[in-house]
Amino acid sequence: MNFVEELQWRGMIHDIMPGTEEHLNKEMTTAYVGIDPTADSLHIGHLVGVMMLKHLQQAGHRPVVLVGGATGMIGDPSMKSAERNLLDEPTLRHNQESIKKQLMRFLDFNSGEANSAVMVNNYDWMKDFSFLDFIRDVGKYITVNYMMSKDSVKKRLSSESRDGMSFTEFTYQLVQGYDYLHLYKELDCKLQMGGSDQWGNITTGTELIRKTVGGEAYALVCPLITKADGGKFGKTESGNIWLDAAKTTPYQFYQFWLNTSDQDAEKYIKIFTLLNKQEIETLVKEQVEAPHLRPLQNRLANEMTILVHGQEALETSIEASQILFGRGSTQTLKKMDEPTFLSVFEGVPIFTIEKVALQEGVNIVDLLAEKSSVFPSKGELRRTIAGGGLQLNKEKIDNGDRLVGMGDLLNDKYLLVQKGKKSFYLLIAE
RNA sequence: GGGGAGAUUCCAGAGCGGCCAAAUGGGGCAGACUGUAAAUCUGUUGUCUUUCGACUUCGGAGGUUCGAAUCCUCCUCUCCCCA
Repeated sequence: MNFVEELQWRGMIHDIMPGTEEHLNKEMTTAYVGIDPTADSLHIGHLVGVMMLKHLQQAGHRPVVLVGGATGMIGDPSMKSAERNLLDEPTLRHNQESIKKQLMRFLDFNSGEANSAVMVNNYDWMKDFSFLDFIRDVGKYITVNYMMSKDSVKKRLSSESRDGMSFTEFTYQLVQGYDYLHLYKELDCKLQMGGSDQWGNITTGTELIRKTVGGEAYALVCPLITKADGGKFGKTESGNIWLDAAKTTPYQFYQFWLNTSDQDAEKYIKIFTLLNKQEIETLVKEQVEAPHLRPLQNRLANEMTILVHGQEALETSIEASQILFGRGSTQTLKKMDEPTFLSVFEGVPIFTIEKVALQEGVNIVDLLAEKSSVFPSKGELRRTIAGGGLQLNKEKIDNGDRLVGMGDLLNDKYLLVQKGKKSFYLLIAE
């Protein structure tokens, strides 16, 4: 199975330029994906592009990761409906380093082979490019008419858009197009990949290559990852799902994948894991036969957690999940020794309170909304209690007057607060 | 430079000077049902208060008025059209 076929059955091809597959079959091809260094960690939205590069490398081609130091300073109009904040250079450099470390879990940068992965930063060649040089050497080849016909631009110029588009943003596709030209010349890069929203930007690049050096370059984009319910992929109420354990704990990461809806699970497992076609088909069959066991979600969560955080983190996450969602009760919680307890609740938001306050017993509303900030307001807490959504140490609280005292402490130190089904908070009395 | 439209709560978007903490939809949160899924139904969604109620909010600053999201003045910002 070649690279294109591989992506095909995984549902990772949205659009591909004619001739791309032929070229890939003909020779080892260098291809790149751009990543914006807007943060010092990748989030799971980035993984689609990363997985494309992974498959590419496995097929014997050379992956290039382009960190958009320059383009990240501009902001891609197709990404957002509004103008973006600009980043400064030290931040960009720091972010690039962190991102590379994460990418090394996926791509081989030091294989010594011809298809060893490469990372470049377009800031390096854009920073000294003068405005005059740019408009003469690049701008000259592309007409404004062509640029305006791109969807990303049209959308922003239409009257539905609430904001205008700055010249800076308008220029974005030219800068990205020039990146492609630069890599074409320097690294013999003949393929650019990305999300389908990048199609317009990528084709500006191929157009530029054709017009300036008469070269042939290709494009391949994957569909935008969506959720069946129309929500945005990779977001939870607390924001992005990051690869960095400090931003998103392994437990939360694991839970994210486990919570995937049935409709999405098959799609995600194809895109994000390296399981082969047969393995996935088997899992799908199991899912149909025993949907309550959720074989797809379980496998997906396992694979992803191992890939990003390692085996040990996976085991802790599973253990924590079983205690929190399984038949955990006040008794099981009390029986746990402290190290186990702490490892299970690693990553759960922690609040500290004064132990003294508990000696006389304290009203639960005051405890959670005043003595600690588990809840932002008393009103919200009362509503949650009234709706039966609050548990203390796995025991339902149905009265806002409930007094919490020393006897409620687990291991003489902890209180486990649960809001709804999935949100846990840990109180430490000191 | 000229003309027009606009800024309301998480978002979108209503809002005769009092009945406006502000319609409606979306989103969020919670409950029921379930499989930590989806769909559906219910509740809730400024702060404080057990209740009554009190207080702070409608771009900013002033003003008119017994009373302002609503009227007036100035300012800031945004969009559109013409030149």
